[in-house]
Amino acid sequence: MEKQTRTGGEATRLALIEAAIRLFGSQGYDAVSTRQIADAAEANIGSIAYHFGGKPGLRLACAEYVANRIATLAAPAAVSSLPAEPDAATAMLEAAIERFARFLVSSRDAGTYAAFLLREIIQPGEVVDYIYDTLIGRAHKRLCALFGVATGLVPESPQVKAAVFSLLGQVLYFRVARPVVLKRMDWDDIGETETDQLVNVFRTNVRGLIAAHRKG
Amino acid sequence: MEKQTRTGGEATRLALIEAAIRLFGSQGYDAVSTRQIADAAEANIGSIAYHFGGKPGLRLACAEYVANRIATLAAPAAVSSLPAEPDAATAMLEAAIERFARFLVSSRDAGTYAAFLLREIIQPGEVVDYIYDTLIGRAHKRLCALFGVATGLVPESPQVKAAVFSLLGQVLYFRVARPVVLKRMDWDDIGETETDQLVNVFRTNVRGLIAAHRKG
DNA sequence: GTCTATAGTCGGATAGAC
DNA sequence: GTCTATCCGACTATAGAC
Repeated sequence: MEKQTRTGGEATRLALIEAAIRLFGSQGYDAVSTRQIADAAEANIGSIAYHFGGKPGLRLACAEYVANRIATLAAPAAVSSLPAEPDAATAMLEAAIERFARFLVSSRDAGTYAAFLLREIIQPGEVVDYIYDTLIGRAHKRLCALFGVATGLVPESPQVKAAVFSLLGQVLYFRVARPVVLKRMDWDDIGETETDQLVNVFRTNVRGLIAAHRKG
Repeated sequence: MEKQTRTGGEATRLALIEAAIRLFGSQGYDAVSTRQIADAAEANIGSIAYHFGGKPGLRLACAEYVANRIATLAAPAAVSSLPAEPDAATAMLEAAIERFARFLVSSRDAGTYAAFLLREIIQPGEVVDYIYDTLIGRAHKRLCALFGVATGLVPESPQVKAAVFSLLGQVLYFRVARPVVLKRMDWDDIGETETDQLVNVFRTNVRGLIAAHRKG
């Protein structure tokens, strides 16, 4: 892969991917036309065929791009080693959920990426496989390990796996059903204040879940 | 509205709606063609224009149908009055979440309806407004009331609203991200056994959340 | 109410000039 | 690598026979 990030082909390639992620995320793959994408990227229609072979190729390129971006942003979290003490594990889980929540709910880029990923995750496909292998699977496994230490349960047991999905799911909900949440909360937007409120609830939830599942 | 549920127009009308819900839910509104729907309903293409004016009209009719069906199915739950004791409220919350989970995860019809609703909820639109007003808003409010009794918190406070969304969100996750869950759990499907396992986790989660949020 | 034929639109892909 | 012109296919919607 030759590098020429500034000018020429690579620039329009990126512009196309970023425009496509935004449009696919907000309207869905089928609802977006290649012309729309080219316009938004200020590129030519032909360039999509040139760079990606066609619309499906562009979709895959978007998935790779998003997966890499998120992996990069989330990388620091994956490095640290597993603690031995339940309290330490609980604290790390809380912190992880907070990071996830802040990333998902308030970061602007993340909103775009999340919308794109969500659309893909809803139904099976090769994009989902790719994302699962590079992102979700690993992250979930690591959180299960933490949950195992925190509760004394077997990390790879169905119970732990499901509980961890519950923790992630509640956070995701506020992104998926954002319109509904805003309406019910009487919020115009989820800004700093609102995010802090939500994070507090999530943290309490994490502690509650761990306590409820704890062995003995 | 004239009734002739057995034969003629009303029958094909229903067939069209039911086929459309299934297809819209699994593939998305834009990805489905009116021909596909007509074929699946064993009806003629022209009948869509006749009964609903066009594809958008059919979409709205689907939303109304789903909202009414779910409202009917969930009606028994909404009748009972508010308990005074925290323990009773907790038990009712647990039961409500279990009902919701069984409905959402295992019931076949619900799976279809849920998939359709999810697609609509992701992005704002008049369908979402309708569904919020007839379904989600009321149900959420009632659950908040129960949560308030169970914890001693103010039912309409942001904290309670968010906590209740968390409870619902975790359940919804297993529907939204079903492909991911199946992969990670190493399940082929979410049958009776699997649903029971999940319900147990949800029940534990409810108790944990209430305990963690409880005042004093 | 049902069905067919057709008009009109739009989208993806391609070929080829630059 | 970029851009234009164009083809082909698929779709929705409409009009009208039955």
